[in-house]
Amino acid sequence: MIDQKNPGKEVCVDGRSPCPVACSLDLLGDKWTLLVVRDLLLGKTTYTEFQKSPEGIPTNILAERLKRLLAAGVIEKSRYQDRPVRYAYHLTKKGRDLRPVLSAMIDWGSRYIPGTLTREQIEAMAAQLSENT
Amino acid sequence: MIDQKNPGKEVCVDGRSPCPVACSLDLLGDKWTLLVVRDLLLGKTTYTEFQKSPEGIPTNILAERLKRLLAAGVIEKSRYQDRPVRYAYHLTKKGRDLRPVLSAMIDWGSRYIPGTLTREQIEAMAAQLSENT
DNA sequence: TTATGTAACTTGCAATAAGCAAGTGACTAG
DNA sequence: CTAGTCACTTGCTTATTGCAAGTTACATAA
Repeated sequence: MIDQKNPGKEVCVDGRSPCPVACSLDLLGDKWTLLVVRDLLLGKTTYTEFQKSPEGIPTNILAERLKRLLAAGVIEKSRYQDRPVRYAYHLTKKGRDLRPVLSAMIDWGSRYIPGTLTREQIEAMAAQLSENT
Repeated sequence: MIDQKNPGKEVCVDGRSPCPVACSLDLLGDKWTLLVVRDLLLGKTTYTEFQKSPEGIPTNILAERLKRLLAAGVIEKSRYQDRPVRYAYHLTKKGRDLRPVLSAMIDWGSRYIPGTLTREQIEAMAAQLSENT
């Protein structure tokens, strides 16, 4: 995603500005993308697991977001089984490094939006998910 | 934005789930909202200043986002001058507490999106903006 | 005093994206 | 050979974006 032809004036391709926030939002700025990243950080790996999350992401949108994250190098896809074919998605380093963003959102949301789970409750759920592996 | 009628089952109104990330994204999950917050953190206060930002937010979208942030208690609006009428927007504590989210995005974006400004360059710009006050 | 300009929006409309339901293809288990 | 699961794709309706132009209130310059 680099402007290879303009080494002097490198701006992220399709970037609205040289602002890292604006360019991050070009990839992550919607209601679903960061929820997929959240699920991956919680240890979920398959298409069906993402679909089962309580927010109920529409299947066509999930497919499109996975493609975008793949193209951006945030996740990688592997066939972990043939017959029947099964795929697993995992975060790359670039993807794992989004954890501070999600973390800050958890802190803010749990503090200011009543009825949302706290970091502690979420970490307990994450621990439970890891158990079932 | 609290479900006042269901004290036992408080979930953020219109929240897709009790997840603080999901509910935060209901408010902030688009390409523009966090850019307005960014501008406010940089010290910008007026409608016209937001419009002048390099990303070029469409004016109808700016107006709608300001209304939403106002309704959510993230910002407040004040008439700082009559004849001619002029308005200033400022972050509330709830809004200022979004700084860690933006901060994490700056770190991630400047690291992984080539051509974007670093935190240091942005802080230099912010200092320059404060000067002109 | 008409003319131009600025701030803060609003309105109308075409284009893009989201959301829903249903369908597909590969394979498996009964 | 029927039903079921996984990982998607397709079609279509509705909602949101983005662009241009218009509006209201005032202010300044000619």
